[in-house]
Amino acid sequence: MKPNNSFNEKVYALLKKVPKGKVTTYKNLANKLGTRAYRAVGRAMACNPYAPKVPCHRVVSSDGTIGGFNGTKNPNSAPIKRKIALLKKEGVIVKANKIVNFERIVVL
DNA sequence: GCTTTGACTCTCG
DNA sequence: TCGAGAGCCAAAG
Repeated sequence: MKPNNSFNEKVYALLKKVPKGKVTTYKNLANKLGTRAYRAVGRAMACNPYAPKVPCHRVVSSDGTIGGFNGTKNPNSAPIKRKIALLKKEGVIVKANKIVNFERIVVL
């Protein structure tokens, strides 16, 4: 369960590389990891043991949409909405769970 | 060790 | 333009 030395670790590392006020996409992360495990990346976020370290809310789908972590039935993902609000403060405009300014999506 | 699921993406209808 | 289905990879059970 949640191996600290695995694929997900690499995802967290890339996520931490994302500058503040910027967001990234699952596809991008997977591509950087040299894999097509887009879903694996998202799943790693669901199990992310690095809550404050890994800004999962900073990761969006390739279309710029938030995805589903905000609409998840998981109670742990509920307060993430608050993180999105903070993200907006940083310069990332999120409207209706979607990134308005795509310029904020940075490619690692 | 095999089967199921998942915060996704792409293509076809 | 919108909707549904198949595909890929990895981790959890």
